[in-house]
Amino acid sequence: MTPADTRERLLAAAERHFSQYGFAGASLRQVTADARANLAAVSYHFGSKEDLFVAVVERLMAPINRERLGLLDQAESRAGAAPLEVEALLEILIGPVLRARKGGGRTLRLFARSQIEDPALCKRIVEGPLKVIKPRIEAALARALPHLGRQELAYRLHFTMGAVKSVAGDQHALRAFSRGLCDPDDVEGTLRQLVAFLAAGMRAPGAAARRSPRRSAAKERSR
Amino acid sequence: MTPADTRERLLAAAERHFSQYGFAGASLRQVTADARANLAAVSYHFGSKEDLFVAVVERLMAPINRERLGLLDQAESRAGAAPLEVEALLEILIGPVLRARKGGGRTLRLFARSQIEDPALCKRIVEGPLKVIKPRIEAALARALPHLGRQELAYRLHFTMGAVKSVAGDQHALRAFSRGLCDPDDVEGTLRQLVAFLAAGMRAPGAAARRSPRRSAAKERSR
DNA sequence: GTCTATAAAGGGATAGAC
DNA sequence: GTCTATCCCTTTATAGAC
Repeated sequence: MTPADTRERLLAAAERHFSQYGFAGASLRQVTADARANLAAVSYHFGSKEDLFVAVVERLMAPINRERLGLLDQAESRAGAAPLEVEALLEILIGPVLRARKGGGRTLRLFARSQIEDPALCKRIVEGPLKVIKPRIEAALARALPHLGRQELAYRLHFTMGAVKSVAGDQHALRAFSRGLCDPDDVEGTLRQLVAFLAAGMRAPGAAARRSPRRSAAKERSR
Repeated sequence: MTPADTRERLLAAAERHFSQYGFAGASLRQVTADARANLAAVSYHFGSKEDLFVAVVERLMAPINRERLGLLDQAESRAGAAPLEVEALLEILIGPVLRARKGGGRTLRLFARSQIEDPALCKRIVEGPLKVIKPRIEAALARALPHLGRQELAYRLHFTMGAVKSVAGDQHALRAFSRGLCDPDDVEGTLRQLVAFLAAGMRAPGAAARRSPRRSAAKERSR
């Protein structure tokens, strides 16, 4: 126990408790007990419960987003001027999350919670860990899917993240809903299923094509 | 104020508070104050906070599931022996939820929360309001998508519900993530986007086809 | 940096009068 | 059915000793 790895132990324990019980449901007493630290250590190291939560999410997302950015840079430089494949982009978006510790369970649960819990908390997450990666992914997807309008792409990206989060909603929800057929611990299998499903959804014709197949894509793209 | 519409007012207030603050985050004191009822009324009418939560979810889901069952019966009797279209099935699955009060926001948020909060709570919901409707939808989808194995269908149905829940995750998440492009209050527009996206995902080739296009579908279906 | 002790507030549940 | 009053527990946060 080096000095002030108390901070690390607090983060690790908070990660467990917040992802399992949510922000309101987790108590600092339990967190500090689990971290073998003192209750007052939270105030000292982080300031408040909310600050601790944000620190946990940031610590969890930082390496994932670094990996995503690296893969994106790599793929784009390999592709040169050509747009990337949708499947490749989805892999880059989803793979690093799912492959994170425990199949990304805690990461995704925490992320899902940060969106559904207090809006203020949500805002801090969106403006923090997501600030840089989201526009990059969005731009790459727009190039890969020129048939989609901006609104349509936004919808589909949102649906995509919803589907991804669903695999970690409850630790046992996927297993229970599928009556044992699906194994959320099978990260690679789940990832293949997700990518196949979402890539097809992304490639679906846009609204313009659905309403009148002959309309030029230019108008739709500007929506 | 007829006698014991206190019960109704409690349910309505609890619906607001639970959907906004979650199970742990909502307090019975605030709920009862909002319902202009006495704190002790919760114990009298429902028993406990958890029982109140379950009652709220049941009250919210019952009419939705009734509508789904009605639409399913209708569609199936019209179709006779033929399987239903995927789009029609998705409309039946999703339409009634989204069209519920406030674009289904509270319903979906509460449903999402029941899955992510305490697993015990989740279990009570899954075994209650979902008991009858889920197998029906699943069976109809299996007929509509004979190219999918049981595992694959289970995955995709799970992803589907994740995408649906995502439109209500945070009241403003969709709007914020899309920087105003998507309007979650535009129920019919959101529904069209969801159905188009999800139907394409559902129709995507199965794993058997992806691995070896010539393999018969029979083996895959039995997975 | 870490601790104890405590402040100050809020939680769910319930007994018992009406 | 509804109310008051209260029990008993837990919460976050902080002051101040070490």
